[in-house]
Amino acid sequence: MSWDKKRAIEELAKGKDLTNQLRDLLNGSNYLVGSEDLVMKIFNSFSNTLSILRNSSSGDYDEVSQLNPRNNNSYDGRKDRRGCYKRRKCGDSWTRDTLTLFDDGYAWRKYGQKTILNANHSRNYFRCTHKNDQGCQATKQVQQIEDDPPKYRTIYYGHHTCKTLLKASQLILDSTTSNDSSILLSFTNNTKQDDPFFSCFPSPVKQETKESDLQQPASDITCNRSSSSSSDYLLSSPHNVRLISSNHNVVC
DNA sequence: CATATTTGACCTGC
DNA sequence: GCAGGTCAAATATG
Repeated sequence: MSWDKKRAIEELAKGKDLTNQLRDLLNGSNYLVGSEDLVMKIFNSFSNTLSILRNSSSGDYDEVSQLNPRNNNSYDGRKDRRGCYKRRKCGDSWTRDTLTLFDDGYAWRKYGQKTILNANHSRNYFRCTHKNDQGCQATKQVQQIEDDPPKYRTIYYGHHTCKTLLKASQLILDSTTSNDSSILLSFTNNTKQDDPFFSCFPSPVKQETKESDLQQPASDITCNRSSSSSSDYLLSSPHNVRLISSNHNVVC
């Protein structure tokens, strides 16, 4: 990486950090409606730029497997998957606990489901629909962690590098209920990496209110069936969203 | 028919 | 060896 680039990244990181501070400042008081929106946008801008710069100079954690997931010769079905994927050992992750399933505006595709030890409900694995066509690395895991009341935990991994935003529209935060601050976005400092939280959501996250679409198969979290432009989860209201931690994984 | 989901097998890290 | 993350064939859906 060139010196100039390094400097640029440092400066951007500083800007992002300052935005964080500003956000904390605003969060502590009854700030003007819309100010957080602005902060989010600024933060998002910093994060994305940082992400672009960093990715352009060094490969992502599993770029190899992404670019050539089957670089081994005779690939025929299930034989010899060795090295075909890299298990995510580190990197950015953000956890959100919600009381309802919600739509974060991106197109997710389910690729797995596992029963987890000592957990009542199985965990669902989603990747970005545009993983193949745009190489988007974002994934998420969704699991129901409580029964009564139902509580869902969504863990996001990686950045959305895809450009296809399905449901960009108004912001959740752009609410008339300004006293409702139940959306808690916690940007605990993570100075080593940029925090692509906002990259996980299209800057405006859509607020959906279609309870009927929340059809949940008796026992589990399952996304509603919808085609390519689908939303996996719909949030009945923004009230229940809570980002409980950021970057809880160890950063390598 | 194209795309999404299901689900058992496979793989990796601990 | 086990738990959990991912793959991909089979299947479902629109």
